Amino acid sequence: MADVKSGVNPLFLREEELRQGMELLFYAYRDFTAEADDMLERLGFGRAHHRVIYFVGRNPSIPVTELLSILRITKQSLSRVLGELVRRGYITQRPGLRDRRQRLLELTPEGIELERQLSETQRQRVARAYRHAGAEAVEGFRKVMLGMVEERDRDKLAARSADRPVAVRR
Amino acid sequence: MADVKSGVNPLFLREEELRQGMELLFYAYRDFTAEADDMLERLGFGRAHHRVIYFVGRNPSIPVTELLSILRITKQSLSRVLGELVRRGYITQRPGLRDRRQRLLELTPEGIELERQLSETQRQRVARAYRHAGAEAVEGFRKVMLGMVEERDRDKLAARSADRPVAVRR
DNA sequence: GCAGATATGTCAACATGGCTGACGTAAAAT
DNA sequence: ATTTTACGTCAGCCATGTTGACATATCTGC
Repeated sequence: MADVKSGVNPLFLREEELRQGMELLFYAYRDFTAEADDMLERLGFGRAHHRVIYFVGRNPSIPVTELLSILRITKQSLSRVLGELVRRGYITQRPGLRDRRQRLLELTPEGIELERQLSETQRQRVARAYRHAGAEAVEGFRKVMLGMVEERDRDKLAARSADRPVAVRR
Repeated sequence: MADVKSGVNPLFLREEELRQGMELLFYAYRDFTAEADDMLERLGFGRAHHRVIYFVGRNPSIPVTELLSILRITKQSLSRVLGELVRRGYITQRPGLRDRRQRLLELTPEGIELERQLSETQRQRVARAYRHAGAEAVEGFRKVMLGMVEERDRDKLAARSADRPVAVRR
Protein backbone atom coordinates (compact mmCIF):
# COMPACT_ATOMS: atom_id res chain seq x y z
CA MET A 1 0.00 0.00 0.00
CA ALA A 2 2.99 2.30 -0.24
CA ASP A 3 1.31 4.29 -2.94
CA VAL A 4 3.86 6.93 -3.73
CA LYS A 5 1.97 8.44 -6.62
CA SER A 6 -1.15 9.26 -4.66
CA GLY A 7 0.82 11.09 -1.99
CA VAL A 8 -0.67 9.24 0.92
CA ASN A 9 2.86 8.49 2.02
CA PRO A 10 3.40 10.96 4.88
CA LEU A 11 7.17 10.63 4.69
CA PHE A 12 7.17 11.68 1.08
CA LEU A 13 4.99 14.66 1.81
CA ARG A 14 7.13 15.71 4.71
CA GLU A 15 10.32 15.49 2.69
CA GLU A 16 8.74 17.49 -0.11
CA GLU A 17 7.52 20.10 2.33
CA LEU A 18 10.91 20.48 3.93
CA ARG A 19 12.68 20.75 0.61
CA GLN A 20 10.30 23.45 -0.42
CA GLY A 21 11.22 25.34 2.73
CA MET A 22 14.91 24.98 1.98
CA GLU A 23 14.39 26.26 -1.52
CA LEU A 24 12.37 29.21 -0.30
CA LEU A 25 15.33 30.20 1.83
CA PHE A 26 17.66 29.96 -1.12
CA TYR A 27 15.48 31.88 -3.56
CA ALA A 28 14.38 34.53 -1.11
CA TYR A 29 17.93 35.23 -0.01
CA ARG A 30 19.17 35.24 -3.59
CA ASP A 31 16.64 37.86 -4.61
CA PHE A 32 16.81 39.78 -1.36
CA THR A 33 20.49 40.50 -1.89
CA ALA A 34 20.54 41.00 -5.66
CA GLU A 35 19.43 44.61 -5.93
CA ALA A 36 21.60 45.95 -3.14
CA ASP A 37 24.56 44.11 -4.64
CA ASP A 38 24.13 46.03 -7.88
CA MET A 39 24.14 49.33 -6.03
CA LEU A 40 27.17 48.33 -4.00
CA GLU A 41 29.13 47.41 -7.08
CA ARG A 42 28.66 50.89 -8.51
CA LEU A 43 30.17 52.28 -5.30
CA GLY A 44 33.11 49.90 -5.31
CA PHE A 45 31.80 48.03 -2.30
CA GLY A 46 30.68 44.45 -1.81
CA ARG A 47 28.05 42.65 0.16
CA ALA A 48 30.39 42.44 3.15
CA HIS A 49 30.49 46.23 3.35
CA HIS A 50 26.74 46.34 3.36
CA ARG A 51 26.50 43.91 6.24
CA VAL A 52 28.91 45.99 8.29
CA ILE A 53 27.12 49.23 7.52
CA TYR A 54 23.79 47.65 8.27
CA PHE A 55 24.69 46.22 11.64
CA VAL A 56 26.64 49.27 12.76
CA GLY A 57 23.67 51.41 11.85
CA ARG A 58 21.40 49.05 13.68
CA ASN A 59 23.62 48.90 16.78
CA PRO A 60 25.23 52.27 17.26
CA SER A 61 28.38 52.13 19.42
CA ILE A 62 28.80 48.45 18.80
CA PRO A 63 32.25 47.12 19.71
CA VAL A 64 34.20 45.15 17.14
CA THR A 65 33.88 41.84 18.95
CA GLU A 66 30.13 42.03 19.01
CA LEU A 67 30.02 42.79 15.31
CA LEU A 68 32.23 39.77 14.71
CA SER A 69 29.88 37.55 16.64
CA ILE A 70 26.96 38.71 14.51
CA LEU A 71 28.71 38.28 11.20
CA ARG A 72 30.51 35.07 12.22
CA ILE A 73 33.63 35.91 10.30
CA THR A 74 37.21 36.38 11.42
CA LYS A 75 38.54 39.71 12.55
CA GLN A 76 40.90 39.79 9.59
CA SER A 77 37.99 39.52 7.19
CA LEU A 78 36.13 42.20 9.06
CA SER A 79 39.07 44.54 9.40
CA ARG A 80 39.52 44.60 5.66
CA VAL A 81 36.05 45.92 4.92
CA LEU A 82 35.78 47.92 8.12
CA GLY A 83 39.05 49.64 7.36
CA GLU A 84 37.81 50.71 3.95
CA LEU A 85 34.60 52.04 5.41
CA VAL A 86 36.49 54.04 8.01
CA ARG A 87 39.00 55.38 5.48
CA ARG A 88 36.24 56.39 3.11
CA GLY A 89 34.38 58.21 5.84
CA TYR A 90 31.32 56.06 6.39
CA ILE A 91 32.16 54.79 9.86
CA THR A 92 33.96 56.30 12.84
CA GLN A 93 35.65 54.60 15.74
CA ARG A 94 35.97 55.92 19.25
CA PRO A 95 37.33 54.29 22.38
CA GLY A 96 34.87 52.88 24.88
CA LEU A 97 34.44 54.80 28.09
CA ARG A 98 34.16 51.87 30.44
CA ASP A 99 36.64 49.78 28.51
CA ARG A 100 39.13 51.87 26.60
CA ARG A 101 40.39 48.88 24.65
CA GLN A 102 37.17 48.83 22.71
CA ARG A 103 36.63 50.71 19.47
CA LEU A 104 32.98 51.58 19.36
CA LEU A 105 31.66 51.89 15.82
CA GLU A 106 29.25 54.53 14.54
CA LEU A 107 27.96 55.55 11.17
CA THR A 108 28.88 59.03 10.03
CA PRO A 109 26.11 61.11 8.43
CA GLU A 110 27.39 59.83 5.09
CA GLY A 111 27.24 56.30 6.45
CA ILE A 112 23.68 56.80 7.59
CA GLU A 113 22.69 58.06 4.18
CA LEU A 114 24.42 55.17 2.42
CA GLU A 115 22.80 52.66 4.73
CA ARG A 116 19.43 54.16 4.03
CA GLN A 117 19.90 53.93 0.29
CA LEU A 118 21.26 50.41 0.36
CA SER A 119 18.55 49.01 2.54
CA GLU A 120 15.77 50.87 0.82
CA THR A 121 15.13 48.26 -1.88
CA GLN A 122 15.37 45.49 0.65
CA ARG A 123 12.91 47.16 2.98
CA GLN A 124 10.57 47.59 0.05
CA ARG A 125 10.86 43.94 -0.85
CA VAL A 126 10.06 42.86 2.69
CA ALA A 127 7.25 45.41 2.90
CA ARG A 128 5.70 44.13 -0.29
CA ALA A 129 5.91 40.52 0.84
CA TYR A 130 4.41 41.43 4.22
CA ARG A 131 1.62 43.44 2.67
CA HIS A 132 0.62 40.71 0.26
CA ALA A 133 0.81 37.95 2.81
CA GLY A 134 -1.07 39.69 5.61
CA ALA A 135 -0.43 40.21 9.29
CA GLU A 136 -1.18 36.67 10.33
CA ALA A 137 1.23 35.25 7.77
CA VAL A 138 3.90 37.65 8.97
CA GLU A 139 3.53 36.27 12.47
CA GLY A 140 4.02 32.76 11.11
CA PHE A 141 7.01 33.87 9.08
CA ARG A 142 8.63 35.30 12.17
CA LYS A 143 8.00 32.20 14.22
CA VAL A 144 9.47 29.86 11.63
CA MET A 145 12.46 32.04 10.84
CA LEU A 146 13.25 32.47 14.50
CA GLY A 147 13.22 28.70 14.84
CA MET A 148 15.92 28.41 12.17
CA VAL A 149 18.25 30.75 13.99
CA GLU A 150 20.73 29.37 16.49
CA GLU A 151 19.27 29.53 19.94
CA ARG A 152 21.84 31.94 21.34
CA ASP A 153 20.75 34.67 18.92
CA ARG A 154 17.02 34.25 19.30
CA ASP A 155 16.40 36.57 22.22
CA LYS A 156 18.13 39.47 20.58
CA LEU A 157 15.92 39.06 17.51
CA ALA A 158 12.66 38.32 19.25
CA ALA A 159 13.04 41.43 21.39
CA ARG A 160 13.12 43.59 18.31
CA SER A 161 9.38 43.68 17.87
CA ALA A 162 8.87 45.29 21.24
CA ASP A 163 8.75 49.02 21.63
CA ARG A 164 11.69 49.44 23.91
CA PRO A 165 15.44 49.83 23.70
CA VAL A 166 17.05 46.49 23.11
CA ALA A 167 20.44 47.19 24.56
CA VAL A 168 22.05 49.97 26.48
CA ARG A 169 25.59 50.90 25.61
CA ARG A 170 27.56 53.85 26.88
CA MET B 1 2.55 64.49 19.86
CA ALA B 2 5.07 62.64 17.80
CA ASP B 3 6.06 60.60 20.77
CA VAL B 4 8.81 58.38 19.47
CA LYS B 5 9.55 56.70 22.73
CA SER B 6 6.06 55.41 23.32
CA GLY B 7 5.96 53.72 19.92
CA VAL B 8 2.73 55.30 18.79
CA ASN B 9 4.52 56.45 15.68
CA PRO B 10 3.35 53.95 13.04
CA LEU B 11 6.24 54.78 10.72
CA PHE B 12 8.73 53.89 13.37
CA LEU B 13 7.02 50.63 14.11
CA ARG B 14 6.82 49.72 10.47
CA GLU B 15 10.48 50.43 9.94
CA GLU B 16 11.35 48.39 12.98
CA GLU B 17 9.19 45.53 11.79
CA LEU B 18 10.76 45.52 8.36
CA ARG B 19 14.28 45.61 9.72
CA GLN B 20 13.48 42.70 11.93
CA GLY B 21 12.37 40.79 8.85
CA MET B 22 15.60 41.65 7.05
CA GLU B 23 17.62 40.47 9.99
CA LEU B 24 15.68 37.24 10.24
CA LEU B 25 16.66 36.53 6.67
CA PHE B 26 20.30 37.20 7.41
CA TYR B 27 20.47 35.14 10.59
CA ALA B 28 18.38 32.25 9.30
CA TYR B 29 20.45 31.96 6.15
CA ARG B 30 23.69 32.26 8.07
CA ASP B 31 22.77 29.40 10.38
CA PHE B 32 21.02 27.36 7.69
CA THR B 33 24.24 27.13 5.70
CA ALA B 34 26.78 26.82 8.50
CA GLU B 35 26.57 23.12 9.28
CA ALA B 36 26.57 21.94 5.70
CA ASP B 37 29.54 24.20 5.00
CA ASP B 38 31.55 22.38 7.64
CA MET B 39 30.78 19.03 6.07
CA LEU B 40 31.62 20.31 2.62
CA GLU B 41 34.96 21.61 3.74
CA ARG B 42 35.98 18.19 4.96
CA LEU B 43 35.23 16.83 1.48
CA GLY B 44 37.13 19.57 -0.28
CA PHE B 45 33.97 21.10 -1.65
CA GLY B 46 32.35 24.48 -1.11
CA ARG B 47 28.86 25.85 -0.86
CA ALA B 48 28.69 26.24 -4.61
CA HIS B 49 29.11 22.47 -5.02
CA HIS B 50 26.29 21.89 -2.60
CA ARG B 51 23.95 24.12 -4.54
CA VAL B 52 24.71 22.28 -7.75
CA ILE B 53 24.26 18.88 -6.16
CA TYR B 54 21.07 20.00 -4.52
CA PHE B 55 19.38 21.36 -7.60
CA VAL B 56 20.52 18.54 -9.84
CA GLY B 57 19.12 16.07 -7.34
CA ARG B 58 15.95 18.03 -7.16
CA ASN B 59 15.61 18.34 -10.93
CA PRO B 60 16.93 15.18 -12.51
CA SER B 61 17.90 15.61 -16.17
CA ILE B 62 18.16 19.34 -15.81
CA PRO B 63 19.99 21.05 -18.67
CA VAL B 64 22.87 23.37 -17.86
CA THR B 65 21.05 26.54 -18.88
CA GLU B 66 18.20 25.86 -16.52
CA LEU B 67 20.61 25.27 -13.67
CA LEU B 68 22.28 28.57 -14.50
CA SER B 69 18.97 30.38 -14.34
CA ILE B 70 18.29 28.96 -10.90
CA LEU B 71 21.70 29.77 -9.48
CA ARG B 72 22.01 33.13 -11.26
CA ILE B 73 25.72 32.79 -11.81
CA THR B 74 27.76 32.75 -15.01
CA LYS B 75 28.43 29.53 -16.87
CA GLN B 76 32.12 29.91 -16.15
CA SER B 77 31.47 29.89 -12.44
CA LEU B 78 29.19 26.92 -12.80
CA SER B 79 31.46 24.94 -15.08
CA ARG B 80 34.25 25.09 -12.54
CA VAL B 81 32.26 23.40 -9.79
CA LEU B 82 30.24 21.23 -12.13
CA GLY B 83 33.43 19.97 -13.75
CA GLU B 84 34.82 18.92 -10.40
CA LEU B 85 31.62 17.14 -9.49
CA VAL B 86 31.62 15.26 -12.79
CA ARG B 87 35.30 14.36 -12.53
CA ARG B 88 34.88 13.12 -9.00
CA GLY B 89 31.94 10.96 -9.96
CA TYR B 90 29.01 12.69 -8.31
CA ILE B 91 27.24 13.89 -11.44
CA THR B 92 26.86 12.47 -14.93
CA GLN B 93 26.07 14.25 -18.15
CA ARG B 94 24.20 12.83 -21.11
CA PRO B 95 23.03 14.47 -24.30
CA GLY B 96 19.38 15.41 -24.55
CA LEU B 97 17.25 13.27 -26.83
CA ARG B 98 15.16 16.02 -28.33
CA ASP B 99 18.03 18.50 -28.34
CA ARG B 100 21.40 16.84 -28.56
CA ARG B 101 23.22 20.08 -27.75
CA GLN B 102 22.02 19.82 -24.20
CA ARG B 103 23.94 18.04 -21.48
CA LEU B 104 21.36 16.74 -19.07
CA LEU B 105 22.67 16.43 -15.54
CA GLU B 106 22.00 13.57 -13.13
CA LEU B 107 23.34 12.55 -9.76
CA THR B 108 25.20 9.27 -9.66
CA PRO B 109 24.39 6.93 -6.75
CA GLU B 110 27.35 8.52 -4.96
CA GLY B 111 25.93 11.93 -5.73
CA ILE B 112 22.56 10.94 -4.34
CA GLU B 113 24.18 9.73 -1.14
CA LEU B 114 26.25 12.89 -0.80
CA GLU B 115 23.22 15.07 -1.41
CA ARG B 116 21.33 13.19 1.25
CA GLN B 117 24.06 13.65 3.81
CA LEU B 118 24.60 17.32 3.03
CA SER B 119 20.96 18.24 3.17
CA GLU B 120 20.19 16.15 6.20
CA THR B 121 21.15 18.77 8.78
CA GLN B 122 19.35 21.44 6.82
CA ARG B 123 16.19 19.37 6.57
CA GLN B 124 16.38 18.79 10.28
CA ARG B 125 16.73 22.48 10.96
CA VAL B 126 13.71 23.29 8.83
CA ALA B 127 11.77 20.40 10.34
CA ARG B 128 12.50 21.61 13.84
CA ALA B 129 11.48 25.17 13.02
CA TYR B 130 8.27 23.93 11.37
CA ARG B 131 7.44 21.66 14.27
CA HIS B 132 7.90 24.34 16.88
CA ALA B 133 6.05 26.99 14.93
CA GLY B 134 3.06 24.90 13.94
CA ALA B 135 1.21 24.28 10.68
CA GLU B 136 -0.45 27.66 10.53
CA ALA B 137 2.83 29.51 11.00
CA VAL B 138 4.37 27.39 8.25
CA GLU B 139 1.66 28.56 5.88
CA GLY B 140 2.46 32.15 6.75
CA PHE B 141 6.16 31.52 6.34
CA ARG B 142 5.55 30.15 2.86
CA LYS B 143 3.39 33.07 1.86
CA VAL B 144 5.87 35.68 2.99
CA MET B 145 8.91 33.94 1.56
CA LEU B 146 7.21 33.43 -1.76
CA GLY B 147 6.48 37.14 -1.84
CA MET B 148 10.19 37.89 -1.52
CA VAL B 149 11.08 35.77 -4.53
CA GLU B 150 11.15 37.34 -7.97
CA GLU B 151 7.85 36.83 -9.65
CA ARG B 152 9.18 34.70 -12.49
CA ASP B 153 10.26 31.98 -10.07
CA ARG B 154 7.15 31.91 -7.95
CA ASP B 155 5.09 29.41 -9.87
CA LYS B 156 7.83 26.83 -9.88
CA LEU B 157 8.07 27.09 -6.09
CA ALA B 158 4.39 27.32 -5.29
CA ALA B 159 3.71 24.19 -7.30
CA ARG B 160 6.08 22.23 -5.11
CA SER B 161 3.62 21.72 -2.32
CA ALA B 162 1.25 19.78 -4.53
CA ASP B 163 1.52 16.05 -4.85
CA ARG B 164 2.26 15.80 -8.52
CA PRO B 165 5.20 15.89 -10.85
CA VAL B 166 6.27 19.46 -11.39
CA ALA B 167 7.97 19.10 -14.73
CA VAL B 168 8.35 16.43 -17.35
CA ARG B 169 11.72 16.08 -19.01
CA ARG B 170 12.78 13.29 -21.37
C1' DG C 1 20.37 23.71 -47.56
C1' DC C 2 22.27 27.71 -45.63
C1' DA C 3 22.38 31.40 -42.13
C1' DG C 4 21.81 32.56 -37.78
C1' DA C 5 20.60 31.49 -33.13
C1' DT C 6 21.32 28.49 -29.23
C1' DA C 7 23.60 25.16 -25.77
C1' DT C 8 27.65 24.20 -24.10
C1' DG C 9 32.64 24.32 -23.07
C1' DT C 10 37.07 26.54 -22.37
C1' DC C 11 40.88 29.91 -21.67
C1' DA C 12 42.88 33.86 -19.40
C1' DA C 13 42.60 37.33 -16.09
C1' DC C 14 40.71 39.57 -12.24
C1' DA C 15 38.05 40.92 -7.66
C1' DT C 16 35.82 39.87 -3.39
C1' DG C 17 35.70 37.96 0.76
C1' DG C 18 36.32 34.04 3.35
C1' DC C 19 40.38 31.57 5.92
C1' DT C 20 44.97 30.54 8.94
C1' DG C 21 49.00 31.72 11.62
C1' DA C 22 51.92 34.87 13.66
C1' DC C 23 52.85 38.81 16.10
C1' DG C 24 52.17 43.40 18.62
C1' DT C 25 50.02 46.82 21.83
C1' DA C 26 47.13 48.60 25.23
C1' DA C 27 44.09 47.98 28.83
C1' DA C 28 41.52 45.22 32.01
C1' DA C 29 41.08 41.52 35.26
C1' DT C 30 42.88 38.39 38.58
C1' DA D 1 52.66 41.15 38.48
C1' DT D 2 50.77 38.13 35.36
C1' DT D 3 47.34 36.77 32.39
C1' DT D 4 43.58 37.66 29.62
C1' DT D 5 41.06 40.45 26.48
C1' DA D 6 40.13 43.75 22.57
C1' DC D 7 41.88 45.14 18.71
C1' DG D 8 45.03 45.74 14.72
C1' DT D 9 48.12 44.13 11.08
C1' DC D 10 51.02 41.40 7.86
C1' DA D 11 51.53 37.67 4.61
C1' DG D 12 49.50 34.28 2.03
C1' DC D 13 45.97 30.90 0.56
C1' DC D 14 41.44 29.37 -1.34
C1' DA D 15 36.61 29.49 -3.11
C1' DT D 16 33.71 31.59 -5.96
C1' DG D 17 32.06 35.26 -8.29
C1' DT D 18 33.04 38.33 -12.66
C1' DT D 19 34.17 39.70 -17.99
C1' DG D 20 35.52 38.90 -22.68
C1' DA D 21 36.88 36.10 -26.32
C1' DC D 22 36.56 32.15 -28.92
C1' DA D 23 35.22 27.15 -30.51
C1' DT D 24 31.96 23.42 -31.57
C1' DA D 25 27.83 21.11 -32.29
C1' DT D 26 23.20 21.37 -33.16
C1' DC D 27 18.80 23.29 -33.99
C1' DT D 28 15.57 26.52 -36.36
C1' DG D 29 13.73 29.39 -39.77
C1' DC D 30 13.56 30.87 -44.37
